[in-house]
Amino acid sequence: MSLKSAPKAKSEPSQPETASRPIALLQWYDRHRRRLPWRAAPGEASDPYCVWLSEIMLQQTTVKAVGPYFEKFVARWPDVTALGSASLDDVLRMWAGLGYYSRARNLYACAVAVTREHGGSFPDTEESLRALPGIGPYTAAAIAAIAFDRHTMPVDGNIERVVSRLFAVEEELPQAKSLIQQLAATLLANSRAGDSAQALMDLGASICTPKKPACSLCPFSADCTARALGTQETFPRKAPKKSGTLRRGAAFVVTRGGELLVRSRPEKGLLGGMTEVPGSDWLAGQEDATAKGQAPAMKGLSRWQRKVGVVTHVFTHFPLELVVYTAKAEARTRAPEGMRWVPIATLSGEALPNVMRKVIAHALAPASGRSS
DNA sequence: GAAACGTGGAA
DNA sequence: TTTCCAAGTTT
Repeated sequence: MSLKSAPKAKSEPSQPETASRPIALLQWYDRHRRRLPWRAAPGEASDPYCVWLSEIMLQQTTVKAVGPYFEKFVARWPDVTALGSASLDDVLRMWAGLGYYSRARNLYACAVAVTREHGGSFPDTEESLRALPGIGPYTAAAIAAIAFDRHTMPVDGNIERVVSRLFAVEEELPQAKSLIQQLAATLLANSRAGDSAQALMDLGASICTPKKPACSLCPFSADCTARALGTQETFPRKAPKKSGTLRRGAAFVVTRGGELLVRSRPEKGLLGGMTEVPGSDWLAGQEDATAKGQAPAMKGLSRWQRKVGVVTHVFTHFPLELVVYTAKAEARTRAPEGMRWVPIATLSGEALPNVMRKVIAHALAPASGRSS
């Protein structure tokens, strides 16, 4: 640790000691840091692979959701080279359920690039990291700071919140990003850049929360402009986001004994490359009849049974409502072009996004009602 | 710069 | 129930 000796505390007026913020932050961190599966123990060196893998998984995703996925990945692929030698399908299957599936493709592409172009070791500068797939400005800075102790401050949603409150930044996001970046950099200690960043993230996650921040426990409590104003919860400023129009569609669940008819979605776009049951387009204002018209044309099929109720799912940019039709296929019925049969028993290992798991659960459940 | 891109949990 | 959001990146 390179903490300076405590500032002479004598009869200083209680003016914030700006220069000591990074020190106060690290002191708080040393007492209150979270234990996380991907985090090195105090004094231990970080594993760049673990740092990278966790950072990718944590993009727009909660610590709680990431935990099991991180453990699964590390157990199966202990290092970048192992991951780079896997198949994309295996990676997508392991990622299924975590969301934002382009991350899984980029994760794999990045592992391949590190393996083949960097000899299996992550590059250690922000710029070279930034050039890798799936690594943007935040993640490049985070890896550089946490794994390689580079003097840089990554700015994520937590840090935006802490900093915008500490300095009462009135400008709205995302326009305020540049200003917040500059202000956040003033909180970097001369050494321990990675700890400075993680300290700010922990502070944002556990103390300086979006709602009801625990200001009394904050190392910056006496120093925080928003807190002094009593306006903590109003930061960061941002424009309200719009919800998106409801889209409707139909899903077709065809079984052949203990097997289910599935196909893969196009590699680009929503749920790219993931497995799905055949279905109609998902369109705003679409009628059920229109959607049903897009059922797969197959011989040897029973009548379509419309399941009572609908499956609803909410994506980031639109809500979706799916009606579900089921049908049974005779033994040895061929799967239509581009589709395949998979055993229902092995569905848990498929690259099925959660919306499709809902559809299948709804279709296979005894007649009842809705599903959410 | 705006829009696309998943999911589940908390208030 | 509804709204907001969680360690952002890509196009």
